[in-house]
Amino acid sequence: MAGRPRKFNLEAAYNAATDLFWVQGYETTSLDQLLLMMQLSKSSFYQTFSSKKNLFEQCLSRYDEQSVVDMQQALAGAPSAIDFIRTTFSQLSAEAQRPSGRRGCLIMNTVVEFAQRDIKVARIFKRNIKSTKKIFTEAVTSAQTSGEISETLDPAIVADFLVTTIIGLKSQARAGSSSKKIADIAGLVVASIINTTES
Amino acid sequence: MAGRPRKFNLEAAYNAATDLFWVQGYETTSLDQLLLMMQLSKSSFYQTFSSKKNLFEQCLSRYDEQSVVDMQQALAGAPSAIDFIRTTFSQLSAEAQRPSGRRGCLIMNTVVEFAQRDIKVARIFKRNIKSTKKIFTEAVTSAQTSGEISETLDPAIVADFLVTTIIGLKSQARAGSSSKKIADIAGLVVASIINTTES
DNA sequence: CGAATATAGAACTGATTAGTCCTTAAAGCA
DNA sequence: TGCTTTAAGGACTAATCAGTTCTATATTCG
Repeated sequence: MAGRPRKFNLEAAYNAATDLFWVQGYETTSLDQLLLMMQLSKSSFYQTFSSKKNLFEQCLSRYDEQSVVDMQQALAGAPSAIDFIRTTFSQLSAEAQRPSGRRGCLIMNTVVEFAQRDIKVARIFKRNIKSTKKIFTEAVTSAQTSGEISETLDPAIVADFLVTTIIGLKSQARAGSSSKKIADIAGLVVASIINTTES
Repeated sequence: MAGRPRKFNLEAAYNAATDLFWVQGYETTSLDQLLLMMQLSKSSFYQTFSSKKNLFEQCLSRYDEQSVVDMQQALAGAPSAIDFIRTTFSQLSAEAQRPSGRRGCLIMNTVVEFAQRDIKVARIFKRNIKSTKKIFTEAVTSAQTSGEISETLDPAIVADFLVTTIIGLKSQARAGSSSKKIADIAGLVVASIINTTES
């Protein structure tokens, strides 16, 4: 059955590729750059990943799954639901502080790059937004039960609102806004859902 | 002195190019596509615009200036400052309704595409964010004077917050979120700055 | 008329792109 | 020892890219 085992680390290769795509986008990243960062020969690359496009879709899918798992764990491990929300937002400004963190969100970046042109990409995006929203809906509902968020608010809409501002904040972080500014905005967002009632 | 006058419409050519860049991004838009949409020969193109990159920067700059003028006029012509804010947000969902409106914001799309790679692009972006924020700061201050927004809020932070959510909403509109969803979020955003006081 | 500028079109360069193909060597297992 | 798979590397293709150069024609003003 088995032949010579794979010499390079598949996981590491995926991570290197994801990093490149994340920083540069899909179109801008050339095959040569990928081979260099992934430490692969062209032959191994095509044997393993078939094509640049295919590799990209796999990277995107892996990123999506990982980000959802991360959020689920963060919510499960948080002292309270509102604490999870607060932490998520304060992490946004922490990320903006280190220059390496200025890459926004791979999913959102990709959506902007591909817009309506790519069905698979659109599907991954919608799945990610749905998962993210679901987690925040849970968090909001939980925070309403414990009285930290007003029960007159629709959890689904609040979750949408939070996801929206996260997207906006990540875009600004990528573009170079200061982490203080992002922290200020994040603070206002969290404060606004604690005290507000629907009109 | 003078020779043969320009036959094609410069304004129309710029608009056609901007439209293409807006929908497709810079890298994805080829010179051939530009020539086709701008109805120009290659000779005329290079004589008038020097290069693809140069044309793009001009399109971006023109878009920036136009969007600022549009907002200024909207604020000046609005019945009240809070009305301007409300209208701005409700327009976001109206744009998401027509498929042609699913293009987000040219400036933000470009920032995501070029990230930290291009100084000129970064400069135009920061100018645009600054102008936009200034207008919203004015609007918030004015709304505070007339009592529609609490005076305990820092107008600068509220303006940042509004700009952030606009970015987030435009990204979602581009990605294909329903206009109802966008309208819901927009409503919550406006409601949150009317009733909230800082913690 | 003549200087100046704009038009279209075609031919072309040089670089880069993703992707294929083939050869040779290495490493696993039966 | 065979069989299978992986790997490295180089040669190659076919397409596309932005940009240049040239010729020929058109149009304006002085």
